[in-house]
Amino acid sequence: MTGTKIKNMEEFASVSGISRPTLSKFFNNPDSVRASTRKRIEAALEQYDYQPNLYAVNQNRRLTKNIGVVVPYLADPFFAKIARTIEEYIIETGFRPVLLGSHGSPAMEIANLDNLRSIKPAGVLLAPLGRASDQETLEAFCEEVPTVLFDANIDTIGEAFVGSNNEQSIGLIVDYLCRTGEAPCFFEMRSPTNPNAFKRRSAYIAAMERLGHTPHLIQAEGEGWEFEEIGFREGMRALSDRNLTTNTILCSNDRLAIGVLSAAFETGLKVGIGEDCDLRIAGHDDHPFSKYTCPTLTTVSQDYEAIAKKSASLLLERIETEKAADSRREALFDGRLIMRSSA
Amino acid sequence: MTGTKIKNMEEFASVSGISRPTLSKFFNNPDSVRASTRKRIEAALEQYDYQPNLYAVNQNRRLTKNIGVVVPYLADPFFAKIARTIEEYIIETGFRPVLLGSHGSPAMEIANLDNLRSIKPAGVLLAPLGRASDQETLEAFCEEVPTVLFDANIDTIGEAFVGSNNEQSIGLIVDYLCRTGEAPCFFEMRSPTNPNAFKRRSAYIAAMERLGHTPHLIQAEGEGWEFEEIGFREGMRALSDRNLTTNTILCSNDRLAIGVLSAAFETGLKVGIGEDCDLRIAGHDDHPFSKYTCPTLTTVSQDYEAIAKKSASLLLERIETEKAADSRREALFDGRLIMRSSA
DNA sequence: TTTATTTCTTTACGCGCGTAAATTTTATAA
DNA sequence: TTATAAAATTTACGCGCGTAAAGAAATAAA
Repeated sequence: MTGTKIKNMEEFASVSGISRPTLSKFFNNPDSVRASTRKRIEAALEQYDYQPNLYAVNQNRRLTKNIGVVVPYLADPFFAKIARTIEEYIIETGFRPVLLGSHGSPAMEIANLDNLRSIKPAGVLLAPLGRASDQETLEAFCEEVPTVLFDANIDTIGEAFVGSNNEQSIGLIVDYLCRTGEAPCFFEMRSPTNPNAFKRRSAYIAAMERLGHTPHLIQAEGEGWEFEEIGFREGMRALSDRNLTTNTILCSNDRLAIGVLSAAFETGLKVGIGEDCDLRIAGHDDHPFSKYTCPTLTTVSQDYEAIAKKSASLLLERIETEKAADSRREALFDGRLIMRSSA
Repeated sequence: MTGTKIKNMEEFASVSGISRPTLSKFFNNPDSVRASTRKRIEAALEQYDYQPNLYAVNQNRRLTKNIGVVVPYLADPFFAKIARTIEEYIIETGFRPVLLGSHGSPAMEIANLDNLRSIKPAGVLLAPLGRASDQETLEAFCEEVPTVLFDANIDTIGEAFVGSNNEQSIGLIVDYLCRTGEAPCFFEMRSPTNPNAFKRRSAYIAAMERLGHTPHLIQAEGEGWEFEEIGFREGMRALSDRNLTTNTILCSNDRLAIGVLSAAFETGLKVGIGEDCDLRIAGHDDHPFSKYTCPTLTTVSQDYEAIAKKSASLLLERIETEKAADSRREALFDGRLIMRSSA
C-alpha cells in the first residue's frame, strides 16, 4: 500500500490489468483464481491501496461473512473471556465476528438479535440469558438465522448446544470436598436466570446422595446479575444465622462465592483448609478473579477453549453445508478441579 | 409487524401509498416529513414487516450512522463498564455503536481501526493502549475519521480528549491517607503502558511534597495487562523484603491493589484501618470488584458517567458540524473518594 | 502439434437505496 | 378566496459490486 488510493474495483481492474469479474472472484476466495493471477493481484494490492466496499459487497452477496456473538453480560470477565476466544476462532476462519452484550436484559437480547438480523449474518453464536429470555422470539430468530447456543442451554432452540458438563464438574468438586472435610451445603440463587444453575443444583443433590450424604440447599433471594452483591447479602444472613449444618459451602458459581467470601470476612470467619479455619468455600467456573481472592478460591474450571472452538466449528459447519442438521446436537465438556486455598 | 414481509422500499412504497423518496427521507430522519405523513408511515410499519437494507443504505450515504468504540481490553470490567455507558449514549442519539477490544495488543488496536475504516464510521471513540500504541498509524487514522480519545491521552492525536483529573484524584486520596495515618508510598509499574500511570505518579509526588512528605515509589517490574498478577508478585517481594518505609500503600490502580491485597493476605499481614492492622492499601478507579475484596478496597472513583457522556457528545458535535475544531479540546473530570475498609 | 479443459475477458444486468430536478399536491398566510 | 410556501410525487440516474453468458486466451493432456 504505497501508491494512490483506488476508489472502486473498476479502477483497480484497470491499474492492475485484471478484469473486474476475476478480481471479484479473488476477493471472495483468493484460491478460486489461478496461482499466477493471484500473485499478480496480490502484487498490485501491495502497490495500490484498495479494499472492496463492504456495503456494496454485502448488498449483493446472499450471505455476508458476519457472525454474531451474543452474550448475556460483557462486563462479566467470564463472558468477556469466552467471547474473546470465540472471536479468535471466527477470525481465523475468515469471518467477521460482531460482538454484542445484552447486559442482563431480555429486551436488549432481542434488540441485539434484531440488530444482527439487519446485518444479515451468516450465523450467530448465542449464550442466552436463560429463563428470562423471550423464548418465542429467540426461536423465531433461529428459524431465520443459523444459530448455535453456548454456555446456557434452552432445549428447543438453535441448531446445537455447546457447554459444560455440570453433572461431571459438580460431581468432581463435591467428591473432593467430601473427601477432604465435611460434606458441603450448596449456596445458590432461589430462582436463577441461568439454566446451568438448575443443572448444578440437581448435580449437587445427586452427588451428595451418591456419597450417602443429605443435600442441603441455601437459596439466596435476589434477581439480576449482581451476583457478588447477592452472595454477600445472603451470605451475611446465612453466616450470622449460624444455622449452617456444615462448615463447607459450595457455591453455584464463582461470583456468588466471591460475595460469600466477602461476607465471611466481614463476619470475622476465617476461610480456608487449615486447622484454624472456620469455613471452607468453593465455587464454580474459575472466574478470572478467583485467583486473587483472599483466600484464593478453590473452584472448577470450565474448558473455555474447547467450548469456544466447538461452538464456532459447529456453526461454521452448519453454514458451509447450508442446511440444518437432522437433529439438534449437544456437546458437553468436562470441568477441571482447581485446588486453591479456600477449600 | 403483523403482515407480509416486504422486500424493498419500492414495495413498501406501493403498499403504504407513500412515494419512495419520501420514505427514504423518513428513514433518514422521521422528523423531516410532515407529521401527518409520518403517522401514515408509522402506521404502515405496524402492518408490514419492513426495514431498509442496511448495506444498500450505507453504500449510498456519504456517512454511515456507525460509531466505533475501541477499548484496550474488554475483559477488564472497568473498560467493559465505561464502554457500556458510552454505548448507551450513542444509541440514544440514533447512532450504531460498534464495540471493539484490542486485548492489550497494539497490532490488534490497528487491526480494529482498519476494520472500522471498512465500515466507514461517522466517528470513533478510542481509548488507546497508550505507550504501546502505534502512534503514527493512529494519527493517520484520525486524519481520516473524526476521533475522540478517552481514558488515555496521547497529546497530538484525535479531536479531543476526555478523561479523569488524575492530579485532583490522586491529591484527594493522598490527602486522605496522610490525614488518617502514615503518608503512603506509591505502588506502580515501572514502565506502564497507560499514560494515566505517569500522570498519577507525578501527581503523587506533587501531593506528597505539598504536604511536606518525602515521596516513595515502589516500581513493579512486568509488562502486559495481567495487573493483578504483577501486583501480587511484586507485592509479595515488597512485603517480604520488609523494606517498606510506611504502613500505607497507594496503588496506581485497583487491579494492582487487588494483587497487593492478595499478597498481603498471603504474607499474613492484616490490612485495614483498625488498631490491630499492619497495613493500609488504597487503589484508584473504583473497579467493580473493589467492593468485594477482603477487606473492601478504599479507592477513588472515576466519573464514568461524565466521561462517557462528554466524549460521546464531543464526538457527535464534531460529526454534526462536519469540520474539525480549531484546537484540540481536553475535558477532565474529578474523582470521588470511596472510603471503604482497606485504608 | 492438435485437442480438450480450465481460466480469463468482455459485456451486460441487477441489487436496494440516495438523491436531484421538475411537477403536482397540500398546508399556511394574507 | 387567493397567493405563497412547504411538502410530496414522478422520473431518472448513480453507487460499487455480484454474477451470468459468450467468446478469447492460456494451460494441460493427447
